[in-house]
Amino acid sequence: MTIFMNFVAHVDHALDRLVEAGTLPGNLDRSNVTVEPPREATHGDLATNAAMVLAKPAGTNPRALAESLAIELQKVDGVNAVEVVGPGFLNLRLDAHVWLEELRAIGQAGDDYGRSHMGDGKSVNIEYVSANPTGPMHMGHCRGAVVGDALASLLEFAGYRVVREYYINDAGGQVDTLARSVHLRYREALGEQIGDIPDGLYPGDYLVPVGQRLAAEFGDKYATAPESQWLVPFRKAAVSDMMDMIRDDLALLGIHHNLFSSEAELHEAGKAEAAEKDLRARGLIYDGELEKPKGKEIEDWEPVTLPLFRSTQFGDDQDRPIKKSDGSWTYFGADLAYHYQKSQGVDAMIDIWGADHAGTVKRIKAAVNALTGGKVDFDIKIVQMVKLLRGGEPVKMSKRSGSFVTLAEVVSEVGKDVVRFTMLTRKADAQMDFDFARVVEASKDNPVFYVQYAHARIASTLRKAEGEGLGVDATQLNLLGDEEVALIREAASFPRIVEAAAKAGEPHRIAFYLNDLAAAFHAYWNLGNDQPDKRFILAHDPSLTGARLFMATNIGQVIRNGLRLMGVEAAYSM
RNA sequence: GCACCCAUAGCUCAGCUGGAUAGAGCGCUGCCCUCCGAAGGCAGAGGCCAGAGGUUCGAAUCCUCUUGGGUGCGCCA
Repeated sequence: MTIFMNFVAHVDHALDRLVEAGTLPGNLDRSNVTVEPPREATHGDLATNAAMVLAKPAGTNPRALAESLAIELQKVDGVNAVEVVGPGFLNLRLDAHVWLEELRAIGQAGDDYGRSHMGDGKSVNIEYVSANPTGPMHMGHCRGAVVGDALASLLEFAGYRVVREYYINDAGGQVDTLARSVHLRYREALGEQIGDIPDGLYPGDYLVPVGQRLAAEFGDKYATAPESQWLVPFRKAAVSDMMDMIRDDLALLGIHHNLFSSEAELHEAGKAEAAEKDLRARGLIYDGELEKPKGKEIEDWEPVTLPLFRSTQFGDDQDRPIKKSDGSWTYFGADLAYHYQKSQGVDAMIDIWGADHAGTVKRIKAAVNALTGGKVDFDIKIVQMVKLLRGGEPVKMSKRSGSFVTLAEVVSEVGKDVVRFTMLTRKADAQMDFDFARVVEASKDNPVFYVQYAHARIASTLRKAEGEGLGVDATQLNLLGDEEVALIREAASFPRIVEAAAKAGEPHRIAFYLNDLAAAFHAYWNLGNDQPDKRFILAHDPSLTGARLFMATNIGQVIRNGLRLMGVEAAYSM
C-alpha cells in the first residue's frame, strides 16, 4: 500500500459517505477521479479533482461538492488541512509522519518497493528484437532491444506474467541468401579462391568461421554439389550459428529472451494454413488481383490472382497478399499465422517494431484482431530511428562492405549501462541522437552519469559515516524536517510512476523519474554547503545523523529499484 | 498519390493518457568550496505549446482541416 493508493481509497470512502448522506447519487462513474501530487509544491501534498469531475453528473456545483468532501476528508488520519481552491480542486496537506511512515515502508519493502499488482497476474507476451538471423546485431536493433526488455521488466514489476519472445525469421528468401553466402565461405575454407563476394550475397567476415566449421564437418562433400543438396543443411547450420551470435550480442546488453520461436517450424506445423482457413471463413481473405502500386513507375507489372486479405476494410490503401504466386507465404501472411498462434494462451501481446515497419502496423493489428475476435489485447510499439553521432558528426556506415556499426562495438566502447540508459532517455516514438562523445560525458547534462552519481554519493556517505562510527538509525525519524520530507515525497512517487509507465507501456518514464529524484537529492545535498547543520554526517548528533542516513539509504533503494527496471547497474563509487 | 510518426524556450527534450502560473538540461547573466565528492547547487533572462476551427467547468494533451519535417509503400523482410 502506498500513500497514493491509501488516499485513493480514502477519497472513495469519503464519497461513499456523501452518498449515504444523500449529497451524491450512488451510481456515479468515479473512474476519472484522480488523487495525485500537485505540480506546485505550495498546493500541498495531494490533490484530487473529485468534486469537479462528479459535480456535473450529480447535478450540483463543484465548489459546494468540494466543501462537503473536504469535511469528510478532514477526518482522515494524517490529514492536516484540506482546502478548496480554484474551480473545485481539493488540496490536502498531510502530517509529516505520513511521509516518514512511507520512508519506513521503502525500507521494509526493499527491492520490492514500487512493485504493483496492477497486472493481476495476466499474461503478456512481448516480442522484441527479432532481428533477421543473417548476421550480428547492429545499432539499428539496439533501441528496440532495450525498450522491449525494459518494458518487459516494467510489466513484470507491475504484476504481469511476462514472456520475452524472439521470433526468428528463418523461412524467407534472406536465409537462402545466407546459406549461399555460407556455402561460398565453405568453399573458401576448403582452399578455393573465391575472390570478391558477389552482389546479392552477404559479404561480412562473420561468416568465415561458419564456413570453416562446415568444412570441418562435411569435408568437400558439398563443394561442387548442386544447391538442392546443400541448401537446407547449410541454411539450418548458418541460422543456428547466427542465432548463437545474436544471443551473445544480446547477453552483452543483459538481455535474455525466454522463448525463441521459429518461422520455419510455424510453417511445418501448418499454422499458416489454419489461419488462412479461419480468415477465409470470415470473408476476410479472397482470391483477387493486386492493384498496381501508385506513385511508383513499375515497368514489368503483371496482374496475378492471389489470396488477398481485406486490409482496405481497416484503412489500408490496398488489399494485401498472404501468399506469393509460387504458393509460398508472404511475410505478411506468415506474420498473421504467427500472431494467430501466439495469441492462444495469453491475455495480451506487445510487439516492438522498428520505424521502418510502421506502415504495416494498421493492417497487422486489424488482421490479428479479426483472428482473435478482439479477446487478446494486441499492441505494437514503434521505436524510432537512432542517429549515431560522434562529436556532432554522423557516424558513417557502409552497408556495401558489410561493416555496419555493430552492437558489440558500441557496448564495448561505452558500456552496457550507458547504452541502456541512453536508449531510454527519449520516448520510443521520437527519433533520437546517440552521440558517442556525449553519452560518456561525466556531467549533469548526461542523465546516466547524473543518476549514477547520486547513488554513488549516497554509498560514499554511508561508507564515510561508518568510518566515523555513525550508522543508520530509524528510531527518531521525527527529527527530519521539511527539506527531508520534500525529498521523501519525491521518492514516494516511485510506485505511481511504475504503474503509469506500465499502463502506458513507456519505460522511458522511469529514466526521467530517476533524473528528477537524483536532482532532488543533489539539491538536498548542497544545502550542506551553506548550512553545515544540513549535512548528513553530524558528529555531535548521532540521532539526527542516523535518521538522515536512513533516509539516504532508502533514496538509494528507490534509485536502485528504478535502475533495475532499466537493466542498469547502480554505481557505488565513481 | 497513400499510410504512419513527429512539431513545446536559441539547442536537445519532458509534460504523470483532460487539471491550477507549461518544466528540465545545454547555452547566456550573476552567485555558492576552510565544508560528507563543486563530477554538484542556487538565482535570473528566455514561450502565441507550428497555424485555424471544434468538444467542456478546463486543452500542449481529445476531434477536423492547413502548414512544415521524418519514415515506409511490388508477391522484399
